Amino acid sequence: MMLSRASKYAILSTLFLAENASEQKKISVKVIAESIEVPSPFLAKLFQQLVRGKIISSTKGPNGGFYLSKLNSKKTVLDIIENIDGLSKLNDCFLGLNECDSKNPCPVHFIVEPFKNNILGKFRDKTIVEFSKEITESGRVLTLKDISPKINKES
Amino acid sequence: MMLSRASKYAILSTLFLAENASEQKKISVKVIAESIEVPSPFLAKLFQQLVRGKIISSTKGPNGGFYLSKLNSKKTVLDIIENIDGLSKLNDCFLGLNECDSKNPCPVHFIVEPFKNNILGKFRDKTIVEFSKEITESGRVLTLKDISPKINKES
DNA sequence: TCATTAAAAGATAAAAAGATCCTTTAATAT
DNA sequence: ATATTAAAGGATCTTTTTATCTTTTAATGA
Repeated sequence: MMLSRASKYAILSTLFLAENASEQKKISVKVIAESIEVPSPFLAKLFQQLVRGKIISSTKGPNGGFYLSKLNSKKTVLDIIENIDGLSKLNDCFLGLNECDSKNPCPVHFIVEPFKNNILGKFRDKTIVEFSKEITESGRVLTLKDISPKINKES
Repeated sequence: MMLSRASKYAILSTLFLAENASEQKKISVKVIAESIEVPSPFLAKLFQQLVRGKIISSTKGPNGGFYLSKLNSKKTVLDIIENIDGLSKLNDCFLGLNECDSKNPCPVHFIVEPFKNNILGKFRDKTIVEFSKEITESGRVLTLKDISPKINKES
């Protein structure tokens, strides 16, 4: 029922690509990593995998980098999650029971289920580009700043 | 927005205690671990911590073991989660954004928020004993069987 | 064609989570 | 009192996740 950091990075970076890159204006890992503050070698690995999964595109060399092709932009956030984490993480029982369904529900099954359907629906039905539009329109900034090992804020 | 395996074990085991143990009939880690199929030395550690957190009780020696005192049984599932994982895991943004709230929402904020409130409410307002009653009444079996490293099922 | 650039690939390292083991402490039943 | 039992405490080990580093491959512009 939850995402790895890897998936989160992947989602945010791909949304960032949707907003800022194009076949004419590819973006390098370095730039993306700095923009949304994600560890760049780690992101590079994730992007390799997303490319293999045909969720994003890349070219090497000067002016190379990552972008979304026409085909890519039809992919959904769920495709990203599936590619990085697999779907089980989203589908597994919240309490970890191995067989939890409406016939044999865990104590929180009927709370979790509607939410799961709701969020899965959103991830499955909205393309990455549609998602990204929503963000641009609402003026949302995609950055992680200190998601990671909680840095001391007093300085 | 999700629980560690440790928290899940802790919740299930404590619910198991509520159902099956009493001050007169304490239960050992070994028995619990076997009953709900959780690694017993790991559970032992978790229980140490829950005892320190005054969420469950224990006595050593013959006929010793774990149980819920009057006071313990008023604790909630949220207390368990807080004790093991801390609350941040439940409260953090689903996409990992560091500052995500209704004023500055992530793309899934308004889907996740109602769910979070709902499930947090349930975890906070229902005591462990109330929770456990619900389970007994619905005939639910609390066991994890193969939550763990996905064992090959063809044999 | 050749230097440059940026991704791909692969190997490795560090941190966190999960799990185990061994020794010590305390309760109790005999 | 003492042997026994079961938790507490502490050290250690394994696996998974996260992160980094180095070398290779491919694209491009000069």
